[in-house]
Amino acid sequence: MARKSAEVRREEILAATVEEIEATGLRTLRVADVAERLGLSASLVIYHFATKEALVAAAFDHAGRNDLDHARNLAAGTGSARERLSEVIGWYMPAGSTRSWKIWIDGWSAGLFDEDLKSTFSALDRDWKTILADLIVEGIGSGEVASRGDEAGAQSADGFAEACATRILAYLDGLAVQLLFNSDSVSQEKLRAWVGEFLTSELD
Amino acid sequence: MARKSAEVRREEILAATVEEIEATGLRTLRVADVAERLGLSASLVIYHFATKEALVAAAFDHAGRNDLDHARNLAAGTGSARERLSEVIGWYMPAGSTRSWKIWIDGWSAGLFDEDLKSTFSALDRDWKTILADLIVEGIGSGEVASRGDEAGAQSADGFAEACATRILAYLDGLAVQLLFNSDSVSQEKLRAWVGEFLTSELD
DNA sequence: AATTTAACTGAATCGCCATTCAGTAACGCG
DNA sequence: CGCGTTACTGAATGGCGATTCAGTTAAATT
Repeated sequence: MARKSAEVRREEILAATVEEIEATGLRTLRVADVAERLGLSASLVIYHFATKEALVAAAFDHAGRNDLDHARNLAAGTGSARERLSEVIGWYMPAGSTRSWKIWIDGWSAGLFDEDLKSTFSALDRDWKTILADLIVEGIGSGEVASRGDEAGAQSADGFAEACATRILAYLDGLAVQLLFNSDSVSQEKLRAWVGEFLTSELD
Repeated sequence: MARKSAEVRREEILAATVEEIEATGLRTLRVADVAERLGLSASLVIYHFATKEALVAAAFDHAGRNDLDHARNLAAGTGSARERLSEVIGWYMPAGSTRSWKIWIDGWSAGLFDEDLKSTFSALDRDWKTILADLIVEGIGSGEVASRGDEAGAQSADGFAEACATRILAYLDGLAVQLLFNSDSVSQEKLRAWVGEFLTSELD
């Protein structure tokens, strides 16, 4: 039974945990299932993470950081600020990405009554906003994006970009929920078109 | 120990269940807590609902129907279609309403892996869309609302209204999530203003 | 090679909580 | 008033699943 260093094993377990949550939900998550997914004993999972609660918290953080890293790569790529913005948003979008939406909805619900998880999600959300807002500011600088300076409470381009990022993420989150519960009324193409229109009305 | 008819008691229990979910979340819901809230025995709750699962399903349906009834009243009120639309949306909005958002996020997460709950939520969502879409169609008829007929896949006013309702609800859902996790970046006034702008760009 | 360290396991333990059950008493109805 | 129905209870039961623990063995260290 090939032994691994704690660090490597922890990563494996976190990945397996995320997969398990993705597959069957937080509600029915058992540490024995996570272990079985890797052919390990449940005790080992607890050996590495002390409690199930800590495991779950670490797993969400892990998944969130991974997604953010990917997004940061896209944001640092070549192309105009507006193009990179579209790419990042395309990655966040609830369509055609490997980014899994189920776990986040599950996570939100757990975060409602768990302060630790809640702050994890707040932090992830802030990071997403920062990525978007930076690109928007860059776009304003290069003239690709028209800052609607008339907005109440947004004196600066930074303020506008931040608010704009918040609205975009909110819309994407909401569309994800629609997609999960009413895939009848929201096809992937419609979704893509709607997001495009929303971005136009926000940025152009 | 004042007895009540099954119907009355069931209503009480459903209300208490909703309150309990609202207060501490689905994850930690115990039937004993619901019972205690009413000064009853846990057995009685099971007597009336057979299983905890059935209780939860009934409670979500109950809460959803209540909200919808209220919304239908607003939609049937006096005033222009556009005004009534605003009222209905104001009621759905995650700000200042008694409508509780926490339970819906909890519900979404449970619905992800429970087909019964999922269809309950789909049905509720469809009803909300119908209310909004009807008002939009009415508004188009009276000229208060400008139908963007250029939309792909929306040949008729009905198609436009339906899609429009979907987008509005998505945006509201997403803003609710933002409000719950980042109340720093989303005040109630901002939220109200943003929704107003969104409606303008969708309808005017 | 011997010894220490650290990953790892299987078999208990242990608490929690939905559900069951056998019985009690309030209400309606003749 | 008696009698059946039905709301209601408290004390078991039973299963599930996280966590513990005493030990086992693979790697690292010397």
